[in-house]
Parts: sequence; C-alpha cells; structure tokens
Amino acid sequence: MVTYVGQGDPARTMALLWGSAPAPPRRGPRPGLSLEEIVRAAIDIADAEGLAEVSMRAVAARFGRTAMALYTYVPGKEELLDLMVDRVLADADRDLPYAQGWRAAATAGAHASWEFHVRHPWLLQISATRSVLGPHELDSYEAQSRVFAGLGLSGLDITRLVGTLHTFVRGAAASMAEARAAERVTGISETDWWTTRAGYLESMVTSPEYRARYPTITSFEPTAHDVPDPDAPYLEQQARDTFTEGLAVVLDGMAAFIAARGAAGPGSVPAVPPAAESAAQGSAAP
Amino acid sequence: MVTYVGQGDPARTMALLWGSAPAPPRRGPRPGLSLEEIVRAAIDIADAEGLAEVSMRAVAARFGRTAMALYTYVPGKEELLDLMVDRVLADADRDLPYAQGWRAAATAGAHASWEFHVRHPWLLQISATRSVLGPHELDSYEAQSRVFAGLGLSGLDITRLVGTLHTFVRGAAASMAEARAAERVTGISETDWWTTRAGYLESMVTSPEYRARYPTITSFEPTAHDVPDPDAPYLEQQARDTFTEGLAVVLDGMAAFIAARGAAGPGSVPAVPPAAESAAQGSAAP
DNA sequence: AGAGAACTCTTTACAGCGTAAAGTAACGTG
DNA sequence: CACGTTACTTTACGCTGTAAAGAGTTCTCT
Repeated sequence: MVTYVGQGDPARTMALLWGSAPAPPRRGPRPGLSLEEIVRAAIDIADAEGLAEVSMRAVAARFGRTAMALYTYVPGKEELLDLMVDRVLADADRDLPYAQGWRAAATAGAHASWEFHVRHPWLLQISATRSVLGPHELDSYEAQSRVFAGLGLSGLDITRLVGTLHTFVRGAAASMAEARAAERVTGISETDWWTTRAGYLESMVTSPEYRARYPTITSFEPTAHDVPDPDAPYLEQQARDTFTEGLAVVLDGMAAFIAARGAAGPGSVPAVPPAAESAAQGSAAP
Repeated sequence: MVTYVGQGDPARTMALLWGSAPAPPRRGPRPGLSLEEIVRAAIDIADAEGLAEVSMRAVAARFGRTAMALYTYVPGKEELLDLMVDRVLADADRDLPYAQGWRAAATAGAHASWEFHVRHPWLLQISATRSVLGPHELDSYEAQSRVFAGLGLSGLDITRLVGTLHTFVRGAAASMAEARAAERVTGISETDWWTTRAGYLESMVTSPEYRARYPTITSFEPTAHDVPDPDAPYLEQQARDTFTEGLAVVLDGMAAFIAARGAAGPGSVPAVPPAAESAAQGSAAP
C-alpha cells in the first residue's frame, strides 16, 4: 500500500552495486549477515507480500535481528531498494534469439520482460527512469540494445527504441500486476469489485443522458463491461491480450522506423558477432 | 517519497464520485467544509509539494482543522485519493481536432495527456489500471475513444488502441516527471547525480573488461553518457524527445493496424457526428 | 598480557503516519 | 427548554525510518 519513489545516495549506492564483497573487518565480531542475503530477503518479502511489507524491521526479523542491525550493512532503506532492483534483474531472462532477426528477438525480449515484471510487480512501483545503473541492469539494457544492433541505427536511435519498448512493456505489465493485486490489496474479489461498479455502469449505458455525454464508449459491445467469469479473470485476460496486441502494433511501428532510418551509415551501431554473445559475465569494480 | 497504491471502498467511492452534493444536514452545526474543497486542497498540495506531502493532517491544516475533521466528509485517505484522480481529470484538455483525421487527433491527444501528466505527476504514482470510473475519467476515455471511432474498428479494438496509447503516454510522462523530480526529491542536482555516476561509467566505456560484457552499449556515441549541460537539462530533453519519437513509432504501428483491420463491418463503432461533439456536460447520479 | 580501537548489534527514543474511540460544543426540531 | 443530530477536537495506538547511545565481542598494538 505504501511505496518508495525516491532514491538513496548515489555514490554509496554505486559503491555497493559495483564493489566486490568488502574486505572482512579486521577487528570486532564477525558479521552475522551479509549484504547479499539482506537484499535477497527483502526481495523475498516483496515478491511474496508486496513492497509495502518490506520494512527494515520485517527484513531484519528474518534473521532474528532488530531493524537497526541492517544499518551496519546498508546506509538506509532507499539504498536497499536500489540494491533490490539491480539484484532481482540478475534473474531476468536474457537469452534472446538474436539470430532469428530483430523482430523475433524483440518479441521474445518483450514477453520475457513482461512476465518478469508480472512476477516481481514491486519493480513497477519503484522508479524506473532514474536508473540504478547496476551491473545487472546494464546486462538487461545491453541485451535489449543488441536486438537493434547491426540494423544501421545510431546509438541514440537504439536508445529510443529500447526506451519505447521498455515503457510499453512496463505499462502493460502494470495493468496485469494490478489486476492480480486487486483482490489481495483491497480485500475485495475482482468479481465483487466489478459488480459493485456494474450497477452504476449499466444504468449509464441505457440512460439517454449518459449516451449523450459518452456516445462512443456507450456504443461499444456490451461484453466489454460484463461481469467477468470468476474462473477466467477478466481483467487479467484483458491485460494479457492488450499486451500481445499492443506489442504487435508497436513492433509494426518500429519496422517502419527501421526501414526508413536503417542504412548502415557512419555512426551506426554494429551487430555483436555471435561468437561474442556468451561473453564474460564476471564482475569487478571499475 | 511515499505513495499509496491501494484503493478505497468501491461502493463509497462511486457514491462520492457520482452523487450530487448531499442534502445539507437538518440538525447540528453547519458543515464548515465541503468535499469539493477538501479534494481541491489535496490536489493543490500534491501539485505543489508532491503526493508524499498529502497527509490527512496537512490537508486539514489548510482549513485550520485537525486530521479527524476530514473523516466527516471522506471515509478515509484512499477514497480521498480516488476523488483526487477523477477531480483533476476534469481539468484535462479534451478538445481534440477530430475533423483533421485520427492521426492528428491522436497526436494532439497524446501530447495533451503527456503534458497533463507532467503537470500532475502524482497521477502516475496512483494506480491507473484499476480505474476510478468517475465522470471525468470517463470523459477522458470518451474523448480518446472518439479518435478511433468511424474507422471500422470494433469496441474491443478501440479499447486496446486507447490502452496502448495511454500506456505509452504514461510511461513517457513518468520519465519526464522523474527527471524533473530528481533534484527536488533527492536533494541532489541532476548534474551532481550524473557526475557521481559518470566516473563509474567512464571507466566502463574504456575498460576492455566492460567492453566485452557490454559490447553494444559501450559502442554508442559517447555523448549519450556525457555530463549534461545544467542549463538545458539533459534528462528532460531526452525524455521529451523519446516521447515525441516514440509516439510517431507507435502511431505508425496503429496506422498499419487500422489499415489492416478497419473495414466498417458489422459491430464497428460509428463516428460521432460533429454536431454532437459539444454534447451536454451536465452530471447527475445514474 | 593488557589496553584500547574497531566492529556488530540492541535499546531507547522521536517525529511522522492513518485512524479508532470518546468527548465537547453547536445547532434545529419536538 | 430538552433532546437528538452533527461538526469537530482530543487522546491514543500501532506502524514507519532512523538518530543516539550503549553493550558486548574480537582483533591489534604496546
């Protein structure tokens, strides 16, 4: 119910993101926890109970500690959220079928990303544009950019295509995630939620007054506002279909853009040779 | 920094949204406030100071009352947020140039909606998919749907096109809003924020290790990661351009969809005659 | 070996949040 | 004038993130 939008101290966050495991302290008691497991516990809670349940006290309780114990490992909650974002992206699927052409790769990537966001809906609640710039986020960005490499596009072109696709996927995933969260969050089942409103909407479609105010939407097929079948969640299916159909539309637009712009001129981004696709995945501080 | 995602009791909310002003009480002291001005005050705070500053105490303080006084008018904070959403949509621009064709109308509508969301960025933080279904939200939905009426599309087609466009606009507006909020929220200027990260990124582009891990994005023109000119906010301009360019791409895709699907068959949604465009805007409970 | 620095973790505390419960004061009707 | 209704306040509770101070453990340096 309550979520963060801000962001922690960038320097500290970057150090935590990119720094290899810090040297173990030379004095004092051994650390009973690690940054890694704290971040994982926070992700577990967010996945299972929602971002609202991720409190410093709740995370610490998973280790039998008090909230303040976490401040030994993390500067504050905002930094913890930053770390959660990058860490969870490590599990995102990044094996895209680049060899099958950009459209197949983009479709696969969009579907993978959509499902990933639906699986970790709290990602949608944390600011996306102010990117965390962690290693795994860059992995993801690299994988998506590679889809459009070798088509004669500039880096800026690719940045925008990836941005557009990302924006669309996140928006569609948000519809899905919120359709799913509807019942859990409000304690009202999807059917109940819909039926309480249906009474108002029904009278609307038939009332001449409302047909005058809303001529277009009241002329839609009535099924669009029917009470959903509880076994086949209406909002969920709607969200899924809107994503699939919308994706095709967006990709059609990109096809036109690539056809018009792509000419392999100077400054265009070259494709990654297939041999290099499984490049080193090691990480070290820069 | 903290925002709500849940939603209030739907029945109560619907009554408040659609109910005309309730009959004044027959006994007891006169109400010193009204629902209307409470909602407006909350919107003022959200616009000026961000959604995080909209607390029951803060809203009440604008009227010299305590937080609990608001509960005479509103069941709780979540319902207040629902009301804010629908109320602010009353001010959205809805004069679209339908006569100039769907693409012109869609472009105008998208730009208006984008600017509206940038002006009221807190809208992006409140759940969008679980729509409030208030009169003004329906006005907006009607205006956007009308863009695609008369093209031979079904209601479901139109719903999805509108959904795709809406998703895209919100995502792009989110980029813009967060670029703007960056400084205010974190207390760090955009330039500072970027330069602290630039050190890490710079070494990345030159390091062979990172060129191997991120071959595509490290081959982009270096300007993409340059420190922005403080006078011409880099992130803002980037967000604006991505919106404009992305919109063209999305609309190209829609053009292809309409060309393929639009055949004015049975079940297709007819255009609204221009005469009816300035229809009655009065509202009454259904 | 002993002192002290360094380190983890706890305890306590504070200001803020939404809101439940109870009380006070004002008002219109019988 | 008394009563019931209503607007609003006061108090309180449990929750949040985190500052400050202290307890306890472990290593290093003299």
